[in-house]
Amino acid sequence: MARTKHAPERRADALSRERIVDAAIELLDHEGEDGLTFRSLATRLATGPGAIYWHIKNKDELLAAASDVVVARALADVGGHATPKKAIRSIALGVFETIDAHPWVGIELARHPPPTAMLRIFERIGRQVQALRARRDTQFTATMVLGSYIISESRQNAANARVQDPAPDRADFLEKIAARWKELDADEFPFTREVANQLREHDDRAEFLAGIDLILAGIAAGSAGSR
Amino acid sequence: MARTKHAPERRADALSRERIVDAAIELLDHEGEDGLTFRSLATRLATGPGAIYWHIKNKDELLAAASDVVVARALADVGGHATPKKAIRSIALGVFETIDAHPWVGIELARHPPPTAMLRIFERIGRQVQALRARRDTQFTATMVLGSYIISESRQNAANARVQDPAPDRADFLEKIAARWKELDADEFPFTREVANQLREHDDRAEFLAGIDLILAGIAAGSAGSR
DNA sequence: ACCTGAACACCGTTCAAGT
DNA sequence: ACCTGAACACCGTTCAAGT
Repeated sequence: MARTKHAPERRADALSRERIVDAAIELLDHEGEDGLTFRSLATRLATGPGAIYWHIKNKDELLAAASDVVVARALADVGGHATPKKAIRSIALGVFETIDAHPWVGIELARHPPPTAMLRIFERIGRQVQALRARRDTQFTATMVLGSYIISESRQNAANARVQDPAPDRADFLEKIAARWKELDADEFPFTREVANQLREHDDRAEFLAGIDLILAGIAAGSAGSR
Repeated sequence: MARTKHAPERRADALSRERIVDAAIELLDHEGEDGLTFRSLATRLATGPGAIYWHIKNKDELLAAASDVVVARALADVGGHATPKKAIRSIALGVFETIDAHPWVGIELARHPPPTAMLRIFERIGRQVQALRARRDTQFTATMVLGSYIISESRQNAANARVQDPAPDRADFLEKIAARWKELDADEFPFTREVANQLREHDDRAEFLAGIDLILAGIAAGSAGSR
C-alpha cells in the first residue's frame, strides 16, 4: 500500500524508452526502413503516436538509439584476439555481418553527426590501430580509412542482399550486375566492363577482407618509416 | 508553315528532361535536399506536379539524373596527370570538392544500385589503378577501397561544412566536436577521447589526402610481390 | 506524469480532363 | 503528345484534452 514517491509502481505494459526502441528494432528488421512509422510503432505498442513523443524526441533520435543498441550488442562479441590485425579483421567482419542482418543500421551509421554507434566502431578500431604501433600522426588517418571502408562496403553488401530477396540464385544476381556493367558505353567505361568478368568468381566476404588487408598493408608501410 | 511530323517546333519554354534536371540541381543547391519537392519544382517551372511525371519516372530517377550531370561535369576537369598517383589524388580531390559544393550528391552516390555517377568515379579511379600496374586480382579491390573512402570522407566533410553554416569560426566548430568526444565515457572511449586533442590542428583536405596516400601505399605493398 | 487520438502541414504519385 | 491540378494515400509532429 505504501508506495514511495520516488519509485512508483509501473504497469508491466507501461511505455518506456527501452520498450519503444526494442519495438522499433523489430519493426525495422521485419518490415524494412519504410516499415517504421510512428503510427505502425504506436499500433504495435497499443497506443497512439503521440505517446511515443513523451519518451523520444523525434524519429532521428529513435533511429540513433536503435542502431546504438544493435551495434553495441554486436561489438560485445568481437575483437578479443591475439594480434591487432586479427582483431581488426574480426571487428570488420562483425560489423559487416551485423549490417547484413540489419540493413537499416548501415544507413544510420552514415548519418551526421556521427551517431554513438559509429563512434563505438571508430573507438574499437582505433584501439587496435594503436596496438599495431602505427605512427602517432597516422593513427587517426588509418582509423578513418578503415572505418569508411567498413561502413561503405557493408552497406553496399547489405543493399545487394536485400535486392536478391526471394533468394534467387546468387550467380544469377552477379550475372545481372555484370550484364548491366557490360551494357555501358565501351569508350567511356573500359575498366568497369573489363572488371565485370571477374564478378562471376566474386565472394563478398573474401573480397571485403582483401580490402581490409590492403589497408593494413598501407598502415604497415607507413609505420616502417617510424622508429 | 509546313512543319514536318518528326521535328515539331517546340515552345521555347516547353518542358524537357534537361530543363527539369537543371531546375532540380538549382533547387538542391540553393534550398538543400528538403527543398526539392515535386511541388516546388513544378512552381519553379510554372506548371503542375503531374507534368514532371511525363518526362521523369519518379524522384529517385530525378536525383540520379541530377547527380550524374554534376559528377560528369566535375570529372571532365580532372585527372589528366603525368603519373597515376597524381591523377588519383586529383580525381579524389575533385570529387571531394564537388560534394563539398553539392552536398546532396554525396547522399545520392551511396544509393543502391550504384547510380551512373558512382560508376563514373569507379571507372576513372580504376583506370588509374591499372596504370599503377597493380596486380590484376587486386585491381578491383584497390578501386573499391579508394572509391569507398573517397565517397564516405567527402560526405562527412560536406555534412560538417553544412552544419557550420552561418560560417562561425572553423576552430570553434572543431572545438565543439572535440568537446563532444571528450564527454564520452572514459572507460568506453579512451582512443576517441585521446584523438580529440589532435582535432585542433586538423586540416580536412590534408587529412583526406593522407588517407588516399595510405591506401596507395597499401596498393604498392601488394604489387611488390608480383612480377 | 503520462497517455490519447484528432488535427496540421506537409509529402510522392496518379489520373481524369483538357489542349 | 503533352500539360494541368485536384485527389489519394500516406508521412512526422503537435497539442488540447483526458487519467
